[in-house]
Amino acid sequence: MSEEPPRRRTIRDVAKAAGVSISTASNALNGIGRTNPETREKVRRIAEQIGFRPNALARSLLTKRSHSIGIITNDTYGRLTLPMTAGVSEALVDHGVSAFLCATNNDPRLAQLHLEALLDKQVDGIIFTATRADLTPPIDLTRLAIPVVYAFAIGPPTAPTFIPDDAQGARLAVQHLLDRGYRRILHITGLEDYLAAQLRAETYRDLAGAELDVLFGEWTEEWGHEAVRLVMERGGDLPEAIFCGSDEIARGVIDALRDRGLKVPEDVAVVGFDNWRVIATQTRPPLTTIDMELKELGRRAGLAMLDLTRGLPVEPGITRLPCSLVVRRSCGA
Amino acid sequence: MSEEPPRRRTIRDVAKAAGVSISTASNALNGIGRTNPETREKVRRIAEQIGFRPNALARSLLTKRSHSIGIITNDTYGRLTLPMTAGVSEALVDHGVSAFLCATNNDPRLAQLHLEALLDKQVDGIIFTATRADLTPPIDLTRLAIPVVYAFAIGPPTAPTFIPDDAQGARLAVQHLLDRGYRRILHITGLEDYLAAQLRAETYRDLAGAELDVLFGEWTEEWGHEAVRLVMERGGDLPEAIFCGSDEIARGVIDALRDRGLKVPEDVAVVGFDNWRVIATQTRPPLTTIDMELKELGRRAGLAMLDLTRGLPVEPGITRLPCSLVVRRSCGA
DNA sequence: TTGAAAGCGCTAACAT
DNA sequence: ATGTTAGCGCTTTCAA
Repeated sequence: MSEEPPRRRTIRDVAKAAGVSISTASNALNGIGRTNPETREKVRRIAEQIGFRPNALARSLLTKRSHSIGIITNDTYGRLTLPMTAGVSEALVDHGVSAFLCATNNDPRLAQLHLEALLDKQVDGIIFTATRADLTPPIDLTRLAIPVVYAFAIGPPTAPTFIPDDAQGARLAVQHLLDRGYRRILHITGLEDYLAAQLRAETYRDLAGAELDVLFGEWTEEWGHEAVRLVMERGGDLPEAIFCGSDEIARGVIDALRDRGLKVPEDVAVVGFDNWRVIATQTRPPLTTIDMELKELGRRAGLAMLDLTRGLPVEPGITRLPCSLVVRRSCGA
Repeated sequence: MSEEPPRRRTIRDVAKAAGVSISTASNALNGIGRTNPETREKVRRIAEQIGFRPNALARSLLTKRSHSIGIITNDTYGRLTLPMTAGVSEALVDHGVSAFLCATNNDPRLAQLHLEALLDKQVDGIIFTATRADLTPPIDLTRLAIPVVYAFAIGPPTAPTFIPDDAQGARLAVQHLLDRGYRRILHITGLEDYLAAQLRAETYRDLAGAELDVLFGEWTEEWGHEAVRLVMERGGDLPEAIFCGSDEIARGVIDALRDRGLKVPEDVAVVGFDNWRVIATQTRPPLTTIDMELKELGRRAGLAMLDLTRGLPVEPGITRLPCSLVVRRSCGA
């Protein structure tokens, strides 16, 4: 019983079967140079028949383009990274480009290891992605010979960077509330040192009235509960609506309101931020919220990468991509 | 201003700088064959100095090993895939192996496209991953010339397959309840046609008593609410504890119990399944639950892949990996 | 229009 | 112990 290794077909096999030279076969297959239409068809037909698929490694060695890129992420959870990665792939797969995914767990050693593996494999570029936009990468990506694109992470001014438009997202939320006649709007959000929290809060103040409260806290349900408690305790008029900095906070807020016998949206309307399905669809009532369109963000980053690897010009600097409003029952449905 | 392309150093550069032949340089660098310790050190030092990194593509072309694998997933959400992928990478990165991540969105066309790109790039193997163990891949992976490993998905009997041990996980949960003296235990779970639901339910019946109820429904919070309503309506003794088939269901159950003035765990203890952080840590009280150890599962799949690509024997068939119990306040903390 | 030949960067016989 | 040589599978001059 000898194991017969099912050797892959090479261009040599095609050439021989077609009775032409290797270079002619190559020309025919790639539609490059002058080739007799008949031989071209013949070569292609035979290639198809014997199931020839070019060895991308060999090709890359010569063309200096590996048709692969690396995605480096510090997200261990997946909620942000996977939709984005799916978007990146979506943009690339039709061009035969594949993406290595490297989870660094924010460990510099691991990140370095991954980076080296990527560079050795001659990736055409790297997309860096984080769970928080204003966070420094665990490794220095600024001196690479290949293009680097940042997605949901802020890079150097020279690098194309794609981030959700937090201000526009907040505007969408607040405007939605205003449009429905809500006036006394409260903003309960996460940690003040998050750039995203600041941007959303600023927009909120601009739109809803500068004198209004912003309650900074944690990005948790618990903080949502706590914040409602604080508001109730200090007395005075209840807010008509609450714009929450995240769906988790919104969930806490909604639960806390219900605990106190307040109805959403009849007594207080609530809007969240993230459209994290497992939360937003399961609050009672389901949550009206802002979607950051992560997949589209990934797609845009992928397209930028594609252009860069082709030497096309790509606008450097930050591009903020629009969020969308998802209306459910907690406000306006 | 001429752009000087910063050409990467090749082994040729190293050889020249060290005054040896290319093959000696290669030997020295790879520590293969007989090499004079001195020249070896010299070559290595020089390689280090000029920042030489071998071109993995060239090497792969020769050795037929690309040191890259493909992960094909139908998960668009990331909750399962990302931890698993991180585990896979963790197992592989120290061996210089990187993983292409392909999100198929369950679209056969997309899956096929990705598969072709992977094969063209000569991946050493493929790991298939799904959001549900008993689901058929959107493409045929059984006739490939490279090894295929299934993780959180069931493959053909000939392929190594890694799945969480649902029965053991359920046993962990139920035993935890029994150990604490709870006797009338109810099982509220998801769709009956999920293999995982069946296995968990079976174990539950074996341990907690065959006459006991299993309420099959959806994998949602809503079903948790609904199930509690059903139980209350039909009257009779309340269960002392509820083992839920998922954290989402558990969350619904806990909320429904609280709505009815029942305290968890004082009146009814609750245990979930998944350890999905965003849910389990945020229920009130936080949820005692079963963790499927997805990262470890990925690591095991990665290690199996590693062995396979080295021609080492790997046990085919299903390997069920142990779950762990995470104790929080909803039971036993 | 086609083919011969060189070579991408590296490894691995084989000779020395 | 080291160097020479022959490729891996492909693209790309350059000659025919």
